[in-house]
Amino acid sequence: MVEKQRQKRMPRAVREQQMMDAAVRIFGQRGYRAASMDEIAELAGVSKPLVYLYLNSKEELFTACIRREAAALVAAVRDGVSAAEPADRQLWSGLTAFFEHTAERPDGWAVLHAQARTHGEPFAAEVAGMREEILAFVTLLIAEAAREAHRNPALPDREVAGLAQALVGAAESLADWANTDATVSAKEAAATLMNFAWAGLGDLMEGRRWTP
Amino acid sequence: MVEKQRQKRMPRAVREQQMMDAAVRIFGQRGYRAASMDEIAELAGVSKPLVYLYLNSKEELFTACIRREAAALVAAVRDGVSAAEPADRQLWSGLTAFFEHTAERPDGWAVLHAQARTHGEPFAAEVAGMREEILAFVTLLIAEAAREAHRNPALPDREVAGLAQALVGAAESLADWANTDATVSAKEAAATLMNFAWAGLGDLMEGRRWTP
Amino acid sequence: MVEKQRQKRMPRAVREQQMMDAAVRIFGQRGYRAASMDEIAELAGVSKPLVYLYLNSKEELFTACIRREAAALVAAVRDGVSAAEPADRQLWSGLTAFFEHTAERPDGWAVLHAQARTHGEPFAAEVAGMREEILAFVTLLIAEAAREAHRNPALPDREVAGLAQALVGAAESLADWANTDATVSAKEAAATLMNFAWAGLGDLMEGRRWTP
Amino acid sequence: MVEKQRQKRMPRAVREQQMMDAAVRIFGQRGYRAASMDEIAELAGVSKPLVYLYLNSKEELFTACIRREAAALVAAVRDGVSAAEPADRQLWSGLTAFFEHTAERPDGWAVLHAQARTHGEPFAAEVAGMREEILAFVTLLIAEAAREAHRNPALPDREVAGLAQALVGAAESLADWANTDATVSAKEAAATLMNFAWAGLGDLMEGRRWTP
DNA sequence: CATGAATGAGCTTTCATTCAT
DNA sequence: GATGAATGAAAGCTCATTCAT
Repeated sequence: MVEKQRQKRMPRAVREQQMMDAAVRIFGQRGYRAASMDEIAELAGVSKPLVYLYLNSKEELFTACIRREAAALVAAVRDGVSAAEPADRQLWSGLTAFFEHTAERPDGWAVLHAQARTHGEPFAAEVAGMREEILAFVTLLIAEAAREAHRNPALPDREVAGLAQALVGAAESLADWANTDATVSAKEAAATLMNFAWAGLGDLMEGRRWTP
Repeated sequence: MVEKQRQKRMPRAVREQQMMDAAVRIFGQRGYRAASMDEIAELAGVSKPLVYLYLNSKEELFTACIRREAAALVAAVRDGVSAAEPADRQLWSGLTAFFEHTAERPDGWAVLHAQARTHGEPFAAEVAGMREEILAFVTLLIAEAAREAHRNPALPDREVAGLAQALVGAAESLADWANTDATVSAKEAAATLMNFAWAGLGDLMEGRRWTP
Repeated sequence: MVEKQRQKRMPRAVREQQMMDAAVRIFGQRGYRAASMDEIAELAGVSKPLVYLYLNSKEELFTACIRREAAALVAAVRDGVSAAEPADRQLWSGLTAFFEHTAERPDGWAVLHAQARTHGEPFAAEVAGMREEILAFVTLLIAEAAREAHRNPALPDREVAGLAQALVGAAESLADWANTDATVSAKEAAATLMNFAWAGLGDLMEGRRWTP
Repeated sequence: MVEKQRQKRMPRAVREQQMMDAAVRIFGQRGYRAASMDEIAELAGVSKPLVYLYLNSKEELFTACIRREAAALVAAVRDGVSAAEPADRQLWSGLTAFFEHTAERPDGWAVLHAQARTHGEPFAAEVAGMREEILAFVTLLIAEAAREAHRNPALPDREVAGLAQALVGAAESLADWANTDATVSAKEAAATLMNFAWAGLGDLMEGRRWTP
C-alpha cells in the first residue's frame, strides 16, 4: 500500500499558499458554510491543527482567501492597462484582462463574486472594498473620456456613478457567462461589452439621452 | 416583557404563507446554510414541527421560496409591460417594474439573486429557469427593436445573447445599488440603464461597432 | 378525483378491531419503535385522535395487540386439542393447530414472538404469560405421557420443565421456518417435531439417557 | 459526588472496543431503535462525536456489534468441538460451549438472537449468515451420526433440514431459559437437549417414526 | 513542527400526544 | 363523535475547534 507521502518541512509561506489554494477551491465550489475544514486540510495535504496554527479560524481563512483573490484580480486588471492610452483603449484592455483572469481562476472568481457577498457582513465588506476600487477606476475612465470628448459640460457625478455600476455589473454577468459557456473567449466578452457600453456613453457625453 | 402572543388555529394556506415570509427573510439575510429552521419557525410564530409538517424539509422550503419569489418577480415585470408599445418603451416599463419590485422585496431579491445561485445545483437550476425567461424577453425586445429600425440585417444570435447577458447583469447590479443606497429610485435606475444601453444597441443595429 | 370515503359511524367495537388489525400489521412488520401512530391511523382509515380516544397511547395499543393475538393463539391451540385423546395425539393436534395459526396470522405471530419480547419489560411480561400457559400445557402432556407409560418413577419436575422449554423453542423455530419457506406446511412442521421429540421423550421415560 | 473521571487519550483500537462493549449492552437491553447514541457514548465514557468518528453511524455500529458477537459465538463453539470425536460427543461439546458462551455474554446473545433478527433486513441478513453456519454444522453432525449408525439409507435432506431447525430452535430457547433462571448451568442445558434430541434422532435413523 | 485524539454546541428531522372546533 | 391544527421533547448526525504528545 502506498502511503500518501506528505511533503515535510516546507517553509511556512509555501504551506500557507497551499492551504489557501485548497481553501479557495473548496470555498468556491461548496460555499463558505458547506465547506468543511476537514476537506480543506485534506486537499491541502496537511493536518487540520496545522491549518489552525497558520490561519487561526475558518473565518480568518476565508478572509485571507478573499484578500488574496481580490488583490490578484485587481493586480491583473491594473497590469493589463497602460495609463498612457486613451480612455476607450484603457477600458478595453482592462476588461480583457478582467475576463482573462476570471476565466483562469474560476474558483477565485466564485469566492469573490458568489460566496463572499452572500455570507454576511465581515466578508461582504471585504469584497466591497475591491469592487469600490474597480468602480473608482471605471468612474475615472468615464470622466476621462468625457474630458477627451470635451464637447460638453461634465456629466453629473451621480450619473457617472450609476453608469459605472451598470458597466461593472454587466462585466460580472459576462464573466459568469464566459465561465459557464467555454466557447466564449475573454476577447469576445470584452468586445461585447465595449460595443454595448461605449456608444451609450458617447451619446450621453454629447447630451443625447433616452427619455420616456 | 411582552409575551409573544401566537395566533392560534389559522388555516393551512395562511400559515404556509407566513412561514414562507419568514423563510424568505431569514434565507435572504443569512444564506441557505446559515439560516436555521429554528429561527424561521420562531419568526413565523409557529413551532418547528409545523414547518416540517407543511413544507417537509429545509430544501423544499427553500425551493418553495425561490419559486414564489421568482413567480412574483416575473409577474411584476410582465404586468408592467404592454406588448402594444414599441420596444424601447417596453424595456423601460419592464425595467421600472423590475426595480420597483426588487426595492419592495429586498429579501426576496436576495434569495433569488444572491442565495439561490450560490448554494448548489437544485436551487441554481430553479432560478436559472427564471433568468432564462427574462433573458428571452430581453432578447426578444432587442430583436424587435432591430426590426423596428429595419435599416440593417439582423444581428447574429450569438451577439444578441451576449448583449442580453450584459443588459440583465447591469440591471442586477443596479438593483443591488438601489437597494444599498436608498436615495436611488426605481425610475432613476431604469433611466440610467436605458441611457447606458439603448444608444449602444442603436449603434450596433446600424452597424457601428467599437473595435480595438 | 376520488375522495377516500371513510366509513362513518361504525360501532366502537368494530372500529377498535380495525385499528388493532392495522396496528398488528404495522407493529409486526416494522417493530414497536419503528411503527408510527400516523401510519397505523392511516392504514386503519381513521384520524389519529380517534386512535387515542379509543386506545389511549401507543403503549396501550401495543399491549392490546399482544393480548388479542396471544388470546387468539391460545384459543386456536386449545380448540385443536381434545382432552379425551392420548397424550401424543394431543400434542400432535396442538402442534398442528399452532403451526396453522401462525401461518394464517404471520403479523400476529411476529408481534408475539419477535416484537413483544424485544421491547422491554411491560410487553415481554405480557407475552411471557402466554408462553407460560403453553409451557404448562406441554408440561402436562409430558407428565400425562409418563403416567400412560407408567413403567417408571416420574421424571423430576425440573427435567420436565427443561424438556418443555426445548419443545416449545423448537416449535417456535419451526414456525419461523414455515413462515419463511412457504412450501413447508403446518402438518409437515408438526410431523418433523413429533418425530424429533417423541422418541427422545419415550427414551427418557424408560430411563434411557444420553450421558457424556 | 464522584466526578466520572474519563480515561483520556487511548489508542483507537481500544476505544473502539469500549464503544462496542457499551453498544452491545445498550442494544441488547433496549433494542436497536430504543437505544440512543447518547446513552451508548455515555456508557462508553466518551463523547458522541467520537463514536461517530470511529463507527460512522448507528446502523454501522449495530452491524459491527452483530459481527463481533457472531464471530465470538461461532469461535466459542468451534473451539469447544474436536472433529476427531464421534458425532454425539461433538454435539455435546458444541452445545456446552454454546450455553457457556451465551451465559457469559447475555447482552451479546440478546443482540444476536432477539434484536438483530427483529430490526429489518440489513441486520437480519447479517445474523442469518451465522445461523446458517450453525445449521450447517448441526446438519453435518446429523448426517455423520447417520453414517456412523449406517444401518439405514440416508435421511432425506429436507427432513434433516427440519430437524436441524428444531434442534437449533430448542437450543436458543434453552439459552434464554438458562439466562433467565440463573440456577440452570450450561451443562444442564446441554444434557437436557441431548436427552431430548438424541434418542429421537436415533429412532429416525433406524426408520422408526411417529405417525398420527 | 506536526498530529491523532477528543469534544461542545448546534443542526435537521421525527414522533407521540393534545387541543379547539 | 370526529378531526385539522399544533407542539414538547428527543434523536441522529456534523463541525469548528483544541489538547497532549
